[in-house]
Amino acid sequence: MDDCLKILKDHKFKITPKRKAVIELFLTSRKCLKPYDVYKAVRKRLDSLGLPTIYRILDEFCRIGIIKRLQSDDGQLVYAFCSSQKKHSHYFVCLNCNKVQEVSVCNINGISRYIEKNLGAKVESHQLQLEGICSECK
Amino acid sequence: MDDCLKILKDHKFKITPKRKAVIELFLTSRKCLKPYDVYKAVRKRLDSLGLPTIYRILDEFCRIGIIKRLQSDDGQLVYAFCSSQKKHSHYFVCLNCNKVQEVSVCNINGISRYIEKNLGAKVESHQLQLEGICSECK
DNA sequence: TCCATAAATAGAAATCATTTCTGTTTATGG
DNA sequence: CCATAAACAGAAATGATTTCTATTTATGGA
Repeated sequence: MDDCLKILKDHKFKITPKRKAVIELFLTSRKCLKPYDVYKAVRKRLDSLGLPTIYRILDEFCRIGIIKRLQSDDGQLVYAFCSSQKKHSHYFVCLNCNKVQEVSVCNINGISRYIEKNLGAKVESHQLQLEGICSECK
Repeated sequence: MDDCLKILKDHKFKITPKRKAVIELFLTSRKCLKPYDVYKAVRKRLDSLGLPTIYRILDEFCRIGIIKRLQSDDGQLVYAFCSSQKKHSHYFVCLNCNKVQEVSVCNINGISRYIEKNLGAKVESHQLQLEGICSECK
């Protein structure tokens, strides 16, 4: 949590109850959440809350790297806590409980080299999303 | 093109001018396209066309594997021609021209094994999206 | 601690992507 | 050709996301 607050401060964002509540939610749930999911969960703990606020906070958090926007099947925006850098992310999403776990190991370099060699392209970033069933859901 | 028409027939879909035009577009452009992009492009060549038709066709084509829904930064639906199977896809997207190229090489097995061993999870599918600048745009 | 100020917010309203619905048209097998 | 189910256009509805405006609040400095 403190790490996240530090990121906020570093980017001159104010520490507000809404922002703290959103961080708290992501830290404790560790799941892929849609904006409305976040809204519902956070609204329970606060007296007033607007959905646009959630959209704005999620967008800000994405920009400064507190959370990450992930691929969703249905095209809706989906976010998850993610400590890794922007240019290089691997995460495992449980198809059952929606929990997201980051994967630190990376052997993408081989693929990047392959692409740079065979397609003649320059690889700037990559995102690997693995899906399956997590240990708890098995 | 014939491959795609065969897929349509195999799935009992009718070969209509709209569907052919959409296939044609994806085959020739090879780019990530949003539904409205497809609509604009296809409308030029046909006398009448409704946007819902495009949405339906894109959805059908996705289901039968002619195209694939890719990750877009802004959460909008984005599609590209993709011959690979559903469970296993790697593509390189040019950040400049938006062209999509499939990458056949795969060394994800190592990561999958890592996940299955360390997270105790079962990996069902994965999607690797690499981004950068393609040879033509360099 | 208090104050000034810019940032953050709620709530209403607008926008825009996507889907649904209905009546008409069309591809296709017989 | 014809019958039929599938495909379609166009209008309308839906629902996610964004914009706008007036109000509230966090924060750095007195």
